[in-house]
Amino acid sequence: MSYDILKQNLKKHLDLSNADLDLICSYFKPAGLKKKEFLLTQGSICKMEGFVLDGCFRVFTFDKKGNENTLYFAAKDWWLMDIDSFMNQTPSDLNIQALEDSKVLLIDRQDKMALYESLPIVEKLFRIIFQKGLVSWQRRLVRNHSFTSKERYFHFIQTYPDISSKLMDKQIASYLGISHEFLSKIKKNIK
Amino acid sequence: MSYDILKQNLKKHLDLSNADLDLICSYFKPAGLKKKEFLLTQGSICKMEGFVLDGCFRVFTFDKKGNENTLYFAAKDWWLMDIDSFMNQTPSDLNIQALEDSKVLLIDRQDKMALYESLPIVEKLFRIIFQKGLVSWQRRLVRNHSFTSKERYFHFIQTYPDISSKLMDKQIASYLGISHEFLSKIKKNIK
DNA sequence: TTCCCCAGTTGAACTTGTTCAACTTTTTTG
DNA sequence: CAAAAAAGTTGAACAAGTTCAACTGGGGAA
Repeated sequence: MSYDILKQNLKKHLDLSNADLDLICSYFKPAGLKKKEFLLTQGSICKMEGFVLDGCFRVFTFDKKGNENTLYFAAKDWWLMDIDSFMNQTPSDLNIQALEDSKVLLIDRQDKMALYESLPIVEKLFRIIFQKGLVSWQRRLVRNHSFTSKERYFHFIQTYPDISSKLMDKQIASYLGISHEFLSKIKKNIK
Repeated sequence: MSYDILKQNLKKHLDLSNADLDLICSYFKPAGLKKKEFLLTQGSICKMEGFVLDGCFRVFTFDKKGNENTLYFAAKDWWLMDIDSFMNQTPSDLNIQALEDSKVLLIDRQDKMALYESLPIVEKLFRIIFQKGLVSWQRRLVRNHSFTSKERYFHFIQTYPDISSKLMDKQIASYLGISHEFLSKIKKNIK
């Protein structure tokens, strides 16, 4: 059953009863995306929050200079969202694109709100999820400041071997915040 | 009454009754810190989560190379915490130091947990606070990747004129992720 | 299968930012 | 107030990273 991955994910954060897990899952609808298809494009309003069952996504933004900037990748067992656009129904700064044929569970804003209302423990659940997320964004910023590009590259491929093996160097470079040419030179330097 | 600043802050995030606000406030204890005093030092366990009433703090970490890395500054109306160390009672990576004589409201872990228990709406409140926090950390990362140092400097002093005017250039540089010599050159270049 | 496109590589010139050291200015403290 | 310490400035040499352009090679689509 595909909801098991979601249930396992939720249980990592908080001890939930089976009844609660079932109720939470009932709000999420399965969907499939083809390679290169977008779940969200910059400028539009984020309708859906997602959880990845299979495949891989890239969350990125185009800055003023037209450069792509990758915020994160989301493979199996990762959450996928533009919190800001989803919660406030404002135009999104982000693009979310499938890097391969993928399966997700989606919940729209109305259902997310209904879920918060109907099951207060979900507030705690997402309080914890966002709390952990915040910590990892803080850590990433510190790494960006204190590590060299080479160190960041190794940290990334060692921390996420499963994800990084699916990615093109161009995409990894845009995650690390360096040009793909320079990443190529980093890799050459190693050998 | 000093709790008013906290109440105003909480109301920005969520519409709370006066009774709820009073109950929340009752868990927070006022404290004062002298300039240069530490609320938390790297390696120790974070006992307290704080809300700044007056003064200014710097949250920073020493990396492996011994360089200081500033995560953020917290002046009046800002939250002050090492979420990771506070929640998991693990040794902290962060230092929190008063940059001037300051006043804060503090809550310890036991009371925070008790507050979550006794008033479920506090879960929603911090779900929203952390959610917003996460968004601003994401945005900061994108700025770090897409802005030049000069642009980041201007963004910072324009976004936080009140805070940046209190800071030494050395501290601003460590927030921006550049050397203080280079910041000096950026400023020279402007004139 | 062929063609073409796109990812990746490489080099050269350039820009951005660092490091170190010397110096000036401001702040702290005895 | 004087001395010392810390903050800021500047220059020169260096390292890190970008940009542009040319080339290589592999995978997907017709």
